[in-house]
Amino acid sequence: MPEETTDQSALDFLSFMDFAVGKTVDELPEVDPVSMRLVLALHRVTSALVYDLEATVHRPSGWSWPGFRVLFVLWLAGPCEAKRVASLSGMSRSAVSALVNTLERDGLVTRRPSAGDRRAVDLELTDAGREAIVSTYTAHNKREQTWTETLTPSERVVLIGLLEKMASGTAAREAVKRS
Amino acid sequence: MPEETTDQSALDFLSFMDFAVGKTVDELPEVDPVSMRLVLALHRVTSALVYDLEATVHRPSGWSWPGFRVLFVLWLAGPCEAKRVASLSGMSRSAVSALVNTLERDGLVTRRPSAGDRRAVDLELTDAGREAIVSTYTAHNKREQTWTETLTPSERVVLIGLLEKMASGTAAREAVKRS
DNA sequence: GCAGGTTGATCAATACTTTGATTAGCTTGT
DNA sequence: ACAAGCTAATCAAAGTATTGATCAACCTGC
Repeated sequence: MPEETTDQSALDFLSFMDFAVGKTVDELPEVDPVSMRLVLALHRVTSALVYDLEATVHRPSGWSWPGFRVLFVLWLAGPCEAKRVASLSGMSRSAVSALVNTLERDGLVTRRPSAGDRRAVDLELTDAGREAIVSTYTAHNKREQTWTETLTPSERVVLIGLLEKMASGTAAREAVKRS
Repeated sequence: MPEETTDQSALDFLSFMDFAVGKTVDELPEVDPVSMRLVLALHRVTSALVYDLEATVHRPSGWSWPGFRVLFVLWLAGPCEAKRVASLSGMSRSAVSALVNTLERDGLVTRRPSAGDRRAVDLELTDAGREAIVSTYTAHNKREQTWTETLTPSERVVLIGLLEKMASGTAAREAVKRS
């Protein structure tokens, strides 16, 4: 078992990426290897990070990262309309609505018809929600620090700069917006 | 309508991040603002990118990015066991299994009991699958290029380098692995 | 004032992912 | 040779996400 398995996993993610880029440019000459590699790397790092944070921090606490994001926005912005939570968290209104079902059931958030607009719903953290945010975010960030420590302090700054540049670039601005 | 909406979305993602980092370090002194910002930026860019690619390339073709990843691995590696597809694509075996249900139904992939191991299943692209991959990936990469063009050529290289460094760093290696 | 259009939230259907359980087949140690 | 354990795939249940439809409320213009 060791022999064959080793051979195969040697052609693992990193090396597989080289292979993938090579073969793809061979067969599809229009493909740009740099952007292919950039997006692959971005996607891979982020999914590994998200998965790790969910698995080590959020699921053990009994919540999810998406739920946490909603709580986090409410913690930062104070009680506010669902609509606003969606736009600040970058989620769709439907997603927030579905998520709040769970959060409300778990007693972390309360839903109340808005004063001004009778269509709208105001969301507010409960005490349990506030507590959850504080303790969870501390653990969350501790884990983020572990990931970040791989880079030198100046590399971190450079990386943040490049990501924020991409985030405010043309493609991002013209990108289809979530409903 | 313009007035108020503009005010609110001015406190949009970018500016909200500044506000979030500020308020959080105030209230939770243990939190490291750099890693907070790094992970937020990473997550935000990647979700916007993934969402945009799904919305502009994959959904219009009638498929999803995850499904596409499975096809892509099969295209690159040739017919192989489901297990191998999972490890090369970074997905769990369950996820591949579920995904192949859809792909098989749509006639893009065939499932066949493996020759050597009667538990295992061999996956293989159909002609339709091969065609789908080629045309879809060309469009996919065209869109990737649009995103990448925000950065200068040397910035792209730096970014790839930093992401790959993070991907092979300590945290990534010790990260919980998908089952 | 009221009709027509827009917007906020929710629901319905579908898809993808996760964990945990199940089934079946391989493998190892005695 | 056979029991015990491991591994491959799948299933089941729950959660999160999407689009598109629905319904109610707001707002605008006639």
